[in-house]
Amino acid sequence: MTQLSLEQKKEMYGQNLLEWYHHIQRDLPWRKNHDPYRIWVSEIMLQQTRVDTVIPYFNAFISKFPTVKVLAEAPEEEVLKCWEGLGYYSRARNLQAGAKMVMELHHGQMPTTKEEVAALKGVGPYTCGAIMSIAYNEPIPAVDGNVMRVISRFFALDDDIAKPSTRIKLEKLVETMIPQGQARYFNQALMELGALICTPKSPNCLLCPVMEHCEARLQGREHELPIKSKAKKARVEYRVAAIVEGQGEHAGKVLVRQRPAEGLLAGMWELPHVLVADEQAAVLYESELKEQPELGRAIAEELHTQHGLLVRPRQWFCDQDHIFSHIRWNMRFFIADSDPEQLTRLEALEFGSNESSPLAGINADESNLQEVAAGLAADGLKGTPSSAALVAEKPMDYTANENRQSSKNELRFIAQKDMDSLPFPNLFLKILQKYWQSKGEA
DNA sequence: TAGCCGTGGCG
DNA sequence: TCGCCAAGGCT
Repeated sequence: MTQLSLEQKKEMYGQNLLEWYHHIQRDLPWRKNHDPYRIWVSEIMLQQTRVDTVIPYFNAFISKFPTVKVLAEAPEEEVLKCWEGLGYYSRARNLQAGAKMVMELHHGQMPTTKEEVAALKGVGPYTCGAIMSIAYNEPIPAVDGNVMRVISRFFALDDDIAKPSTRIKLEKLVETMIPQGQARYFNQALMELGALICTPKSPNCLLCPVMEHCEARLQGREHELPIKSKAKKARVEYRVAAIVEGQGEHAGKVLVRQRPAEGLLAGMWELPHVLVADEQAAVLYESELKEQPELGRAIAEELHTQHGLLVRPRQWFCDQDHIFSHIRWNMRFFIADSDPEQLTRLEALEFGSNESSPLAGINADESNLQEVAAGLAADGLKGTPSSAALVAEKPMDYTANENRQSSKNELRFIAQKDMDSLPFPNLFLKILQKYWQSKGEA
């Protein structure tokens, strides 16, 4: 067993890794050429996202937005639509903001210096290094999760790779490892090694091009490195949503709304829903009875106070869990009837009596949900919503969305075909597909 | 620094 | 079912 110096190890590492990479590298759409725009788009899409997932999105995106200019001038909703289902939607918004920066600051030509690239919206240390090295072959490290794992194992480093300071340290180390003139392939090879061989769970050391001098393997620690502190568990939220069916001119359509321009799922469309206080939700959700009147009342009240709409929850539709990185949504969906007159709370007050309200005269024998609707109408007349205690969330400012065309269209009745143009997060995509399918069968 | 920000696959 | 993980960045 030969002992190599640190410099000899680095030298050997580069040679073996590059030879291996040229032999096994995958044929990926963004490796067709070194067009910096394509590299940029691919690197943004690949953030926290698997290669197999990205491939079809990348091809569709490049077809629709083949140049920086086309992307910069596109409506944001079209960009989000192309990102639908990929997640982390601020990436798409930042990418387009970056494209606009390229148009304004660089005459539509992709910047070529490290500082200019790093200044683009949504481009951090990793993505900057990836673009500079892959597109321009500049010797700048691109340290992602793969590289941190691969390098931590090779040198048997005990640093916690969840800490930002560790990434800085590894960047300095990797920078000294880049073979002369080979930055483009070396950086990609490091990531390829992490993706194909030096995997998190069960590294395939026998196929590794640098196994002879990998300290983790020599010490039998390849399964315990790298060190990574655990992520916090996602908090649980119980939510009630409504599929409000339109009537009259909106017959056959469903009520959707656009989320605010900031925060979770920014700018995306959704079915209206509201957070339910934990204590109550625990009891109500565990009941055998799906159609809990209190839950129907909660979403009806939300639509009333938030959007001035009166709706009548009619029946339970389905329950659906959805897990984000940091939140778990336990959702219950109700089908609801919309009021044909689009009666507002204010107008309800002006009617002055139950008899003149479209929600009056409901046959209380039909279901307890209709009692809810009747109760809501009565609340409207009294001006004291009795289900307010259920709703555990401050109203979101849906009027603050800069993408809206007017102050009144945060809500919209849409037909199934309208979903082709509006971006929805996967959760609501699934529910709406299930809903349209149920209508088709009925 | 730590929390926010999606989604799907896998053991 | 559960936890971890995947070519991170922003605040």
